[in-house]
Amino acid sequence: MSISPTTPTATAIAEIDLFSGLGERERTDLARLAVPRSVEKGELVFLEGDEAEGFYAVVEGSVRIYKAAPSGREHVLHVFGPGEAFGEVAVFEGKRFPASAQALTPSSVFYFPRAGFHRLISTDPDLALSMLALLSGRLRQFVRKIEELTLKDVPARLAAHLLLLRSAQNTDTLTLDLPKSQMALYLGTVPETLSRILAKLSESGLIEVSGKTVSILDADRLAEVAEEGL
Amino acid sequence: MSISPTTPTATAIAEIDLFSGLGERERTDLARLAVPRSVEKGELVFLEGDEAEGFYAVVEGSVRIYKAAPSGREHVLHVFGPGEAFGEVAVFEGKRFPASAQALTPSSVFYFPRAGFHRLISTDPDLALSMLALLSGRLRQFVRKIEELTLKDVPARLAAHLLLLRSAQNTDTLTLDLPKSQMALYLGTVPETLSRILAKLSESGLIEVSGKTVSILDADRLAEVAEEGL
DNA sequence: CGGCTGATTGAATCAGATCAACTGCTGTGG
DNA sequence: CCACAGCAGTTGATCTGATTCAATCAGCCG
Repeated sequence: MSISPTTPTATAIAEIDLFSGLGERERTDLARLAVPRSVEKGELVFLEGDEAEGFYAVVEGSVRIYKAAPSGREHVLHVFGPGEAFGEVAVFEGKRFPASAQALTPSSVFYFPRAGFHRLISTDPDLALSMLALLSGRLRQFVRKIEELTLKDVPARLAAHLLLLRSAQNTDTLTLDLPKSQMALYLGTVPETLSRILAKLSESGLIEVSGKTVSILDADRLAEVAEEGL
Repeated sequence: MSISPTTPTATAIAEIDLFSGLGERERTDLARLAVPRSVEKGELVFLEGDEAEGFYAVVEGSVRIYKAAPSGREHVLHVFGPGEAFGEVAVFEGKRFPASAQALTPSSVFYFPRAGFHRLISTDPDLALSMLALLSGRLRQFVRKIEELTLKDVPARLAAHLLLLRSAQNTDTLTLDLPKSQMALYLGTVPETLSRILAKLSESGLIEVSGKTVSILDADRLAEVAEEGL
């Protein structure tokens, strides 16, 4: 990971969702703190168990957060794109990263060192509130994820995910940002199973798959699958 | 749920982990805010989807947080005992509860209304920091839980859980605080499976089970099971 | 002594993982 | 420009951990 020549500006900071609500002064402070870095595709940003000296935010590209089992299997916890922060739990825990982070594409990120950020936050209730909102949102996501993983079968998880993409991309013709193999890991399964279920949903006329494009043909029935499984 | 006659005191507030690090003044403010309630065994504190007007802390007894699937299956996300706060995400999200809460035993709790607490926190960086630490810890727990649920089989999850109880209770002769059926839900499985695996671990001489008491006979091999499954 | 609730055991079944083979596709170098 | 390496995705056959259904059992309490 190399230090990029660009100097972070208050404007760049505003692009980070977490900080977009803050005032000019705070953003300037943060810009002074932020260290820009660029990472190649496949490069590790940090590894599970690494001492957490600070957290990151994606400026460009995408980064996946994943856990690896001794067996070699992996589970993708998150995929973060531009504007999203990751590794922030480290700042308050002062412990080690509980998962690993790896760039999926050539990316650039900001790094916020623990000590400096902690100093800012301990004097600025607005910034603290903003972090609280972030963590709360993450917590909520995890609750939903645990629910899905334990209470629902793979077709339901896939259907739910497709519907989520639909509302995010605001169209019935989805473009998968992630390779299918990564998507399988995210859904807590393996590529073979994902492939079969995509095929099954196609046969049933709920969706149409063509490479990285998935068209939702019958959103209602897809919603049923997401609820009750298939 | 009935209003208990006791008036919350700053001392009672100090018993809540989340607030134990705070100063006298903050605790007095919180005491003024807190509404004591008592709940019977089996009574619902709140239901998934309820408007979240505030959060709770357990004073006495225990409360489980769980998600229910349309199929009727449930998954226990947490069990909270005295001193622990729950439902706090609601305070920052201002949305609905993502899961339900039910008393496992006759319990008493404090209720902290959203508006008042939000006011306190937005002016007090220490309190905010304390909340940040809480949420970070929760997040970390969830990451571990997701890892276990997706990457490990039931024996591994059970073994990990027993080892966790061991370090919490600081003895090799564990007392299960939860009925086995609830423990099964917490481990993301069903009572039958839990029963079988406990039996298997007993046969192999790793543990000894007798009612609500589980003795760990071979912690090393149990740790292996937790890592690699069986 | 019933009768309820939790726990256990057995048998059948199934969703999903694994293993293995095969099909593209894409880029690279001779 | 073609060949071939390499990787993502698909498909088929098989295996197995875990759930489900059902019956039985153990405690505990009124």
